[in-house]
Amino acid sequence: MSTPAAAPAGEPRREQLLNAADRVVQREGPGASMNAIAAEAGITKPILYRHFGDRNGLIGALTERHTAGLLAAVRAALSEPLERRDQVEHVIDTYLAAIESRPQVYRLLTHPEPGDPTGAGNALAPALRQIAEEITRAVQTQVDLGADTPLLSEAWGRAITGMVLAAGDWWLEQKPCPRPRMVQALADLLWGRLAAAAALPPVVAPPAAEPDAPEET
Amino acid sequence: MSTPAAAPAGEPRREQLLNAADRVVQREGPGASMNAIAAEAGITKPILYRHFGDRNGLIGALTERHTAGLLAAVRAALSEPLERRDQVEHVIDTYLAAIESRPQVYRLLTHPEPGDPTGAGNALAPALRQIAEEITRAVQTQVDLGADTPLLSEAWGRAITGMVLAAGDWWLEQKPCPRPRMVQALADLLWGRLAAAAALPPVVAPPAAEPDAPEET
DNA sequence: GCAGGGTGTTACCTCGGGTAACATCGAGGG
DNA sequence: CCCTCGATGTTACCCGAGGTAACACCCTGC
Repeated sequence: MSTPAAAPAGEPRREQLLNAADRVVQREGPGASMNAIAAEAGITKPILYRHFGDRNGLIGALTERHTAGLLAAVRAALSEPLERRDQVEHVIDTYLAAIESRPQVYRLLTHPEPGDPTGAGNALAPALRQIAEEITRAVQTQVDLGADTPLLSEAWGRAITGMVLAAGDWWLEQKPCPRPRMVQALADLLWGRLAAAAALPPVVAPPAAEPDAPEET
Repeated sequence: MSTPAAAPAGEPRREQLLNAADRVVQREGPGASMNAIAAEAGITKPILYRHFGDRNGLIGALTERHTAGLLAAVRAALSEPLERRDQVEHVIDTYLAAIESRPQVYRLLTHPEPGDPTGAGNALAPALRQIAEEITRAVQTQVDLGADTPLLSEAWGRAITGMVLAAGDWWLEQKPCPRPRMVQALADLLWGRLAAAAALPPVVAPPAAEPDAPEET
């Protein structure tokens, strides 16, 4: 139609394919086959490969779409001028809200196919690596950690990301509590509530009259 | 030989196959093919399938072996009568030491093949789920969290596991610091150092005389 | 009218998980 | 002594999924 030369403002066909892929992933989860995606789009495999090169290309493109939204939301949450505790809660809540709204899609973002023996075995998918980097940057610019800043901000970026990932995954599956409470629980952990809580009395020596077989292993 | 009836004290053949699989995984990482493992054992595929059913069975058996050691180490660290901070550091150090000693094997433990659409998309591999459960139990029995205990202990078990997993993976790849320092960094995070640290002054409006192109995105 | 690029197809290759069917060998038991 | 049984082993195959080659179509624009 009006597309005069190269690609003025977006390629609708490619978008259309991504939409189809999106639908399939939403329905079948990651690991959906290329055949399935092609079928959903009403076409056959080679077209997909022409557009995206290989499966990684497709998944990558699909991922990038959603990553953009998630990353933007997290970034926004990270740069809001809130009290630190409120900010942390806001960031966690943003992430949990995202994975709650479209679980399959965010599973795709967060649990990539491992078949990538090139680099190494990153625990964090690209999308999460970017989030970790955002957190790192936020810590660097907002928190005074003295000479430890470079190391701690990087380590903590990964650590916090992994923490929220694992806890979020569990929460998503079990839904043991409403979201705000989960946010509280995680923020509490970061706020040293584990460190500060009182100790329970150690289990006293078992009553002498009950010879429970003590498992050793 | 002396094996009179069924399986007196262990089937050496099966062990042998697992040893071969271990070697291959150690060399090629997870995702090693069944053919490769069979070849390493000097046999062919069907034998592997007779012994282990399918790939999951093999990997599962292989995993269980190493899991036992890691889990026992973590459990031991969790039940030592240390000051809480020392205990947490000890547990983290135990985990990091393990992944450091045989990275490929522990990658196998910690980054399972995802092709498991049955249950759901657990972020944590079985071995790590078990560790998370140990942490949960330890928190439940050692820390007084009042009425929040059931939720917090479970959530924190997953959260801490995920945190150490992600941070450990990064550390293993980058080796940005010696292990004890990494342990410190993670324990500090759990001890609320992020929460307690002073704030850096917010970035003041850029000096008017320097029109640096402000990236918006 | 014809060149060229995007869209589409069928048919094929490769590789990895998984299986069927057949061969072998040593240990008992009639 | 032979024969069965169970474990070990093999070759040869099936299937599904990623990936590719070669060919067909249609529309645009010189």
